Amino acid sequence: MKLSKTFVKTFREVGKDETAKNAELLIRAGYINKEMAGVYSYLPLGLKTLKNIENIIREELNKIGCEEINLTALQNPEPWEKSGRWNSDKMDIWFKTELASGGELGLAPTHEEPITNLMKKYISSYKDLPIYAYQFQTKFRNELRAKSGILRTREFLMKDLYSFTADEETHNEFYEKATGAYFKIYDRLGLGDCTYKCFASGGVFSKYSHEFQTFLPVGEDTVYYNKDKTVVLNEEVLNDEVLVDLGVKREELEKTNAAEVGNIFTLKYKFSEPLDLTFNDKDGERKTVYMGCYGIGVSRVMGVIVEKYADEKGLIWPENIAPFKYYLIGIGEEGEKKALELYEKNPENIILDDRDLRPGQKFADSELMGIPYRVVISDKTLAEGSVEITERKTGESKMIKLEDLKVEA
RNA sequence: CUGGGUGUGGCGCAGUUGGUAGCGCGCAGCGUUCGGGACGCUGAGGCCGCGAGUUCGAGUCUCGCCACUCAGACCA
Repeated sequence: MKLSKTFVKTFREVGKDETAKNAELLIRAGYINKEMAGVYSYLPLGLKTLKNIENIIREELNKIGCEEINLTALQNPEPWEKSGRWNSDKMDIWFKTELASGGELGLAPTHEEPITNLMKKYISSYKDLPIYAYQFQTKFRNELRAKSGILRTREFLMKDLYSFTADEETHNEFYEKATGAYFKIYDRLGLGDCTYKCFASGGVFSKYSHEFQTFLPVGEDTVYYNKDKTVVLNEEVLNDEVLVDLGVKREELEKTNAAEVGNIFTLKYKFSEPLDLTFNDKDGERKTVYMGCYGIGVSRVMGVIVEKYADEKGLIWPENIAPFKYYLIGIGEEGEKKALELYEKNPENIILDDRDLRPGQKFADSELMGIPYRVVISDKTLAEGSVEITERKTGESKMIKLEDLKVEA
């Protein structure tokens, strides 16, 4: 990407209204724009970062046999009426609207009902099972208060996966696989060292669900953990019965703030029963499909990564998800020429700062944008046939020979 | 939803006792600069959140609404 050609700009300041570090930096660096409370647009850099996160999730889910689909945001009330969740008393975050012709419809806050309904058409025999389907979808939730930048918004990107199995055993096996995939995902996203599987409320249909909680001061959740962090539980399930279940004592638990970056849920027959999702088993018996669901808030994860890594100069992206790997600056006539040559070898991986600005501003922007490596080519470095490469994370610089810099993917 | 704060050029802000709307950044032009957000000159850009009211006159006073924001409550 050539900075002279993109419409994106950086800003030196942002209103004092925006107090969340993630939103402040992402706005200043030109990754996102705030449209209204809890509603953010993604600009070229932000979108690219989001897609990188999405791809990591996609790869890991595909590895465990999941299929990607894309359901609709507009919702027919019918299946929701069957599960009882169309009623705003039960689901108070609905955005509901009307068809011009008169009927009601809603903007999906989640997708259990529509996918269960969809599967009725494709599941009729045990031979059709198991099915593991997921999507990346915009969810709409009419939160009373949006806050913490992109950590809690009214419109957000979520990966939601649903499992359909013939029995509990198959489900449990998959549940473990999904857990493993989640840990790999968080590792690759750079959150592996501070993200834990956490016991949470299972709602009315199972004793527990699991959340993946990233320990973080700005996290909205409060979690308790034992010394070696083998047991982590959400404050909402902290009671004597649970402590016995998990084999821990209240005194040995520490407390911390955490951000929920994923959850996995055993749904059992919660949705398949009211929606009548059944199959014929081997023995000819009609049985109800066993279900699970597995979510990751993709845009929230992006915010969590910002919160974890950013410093006073700006964003810092792990290499895996950075929108570009190199931020290239040519100084002086010869430096600019060489920089352009280098850029053309792999524009997909490089931001070329070819704007007519002084070097200081370019350095500052490279840091604000959080690009992992800054490469400077100038008369000075060219005198010895080198470039200067600076790592954003550590701030360390070194000179390397021009021919040793491999910008190809 | 309850309680506080804030709405003024693209962004960040100031605006005294009511009297023709300002600053910084950014933007355009010219010149000097050019390895850490340079400088000089010139210039463009405003329904002062919206609606009523008081007044000869309202960014400023009164009332209502809306939005943003912080804290709380809420958040399978």
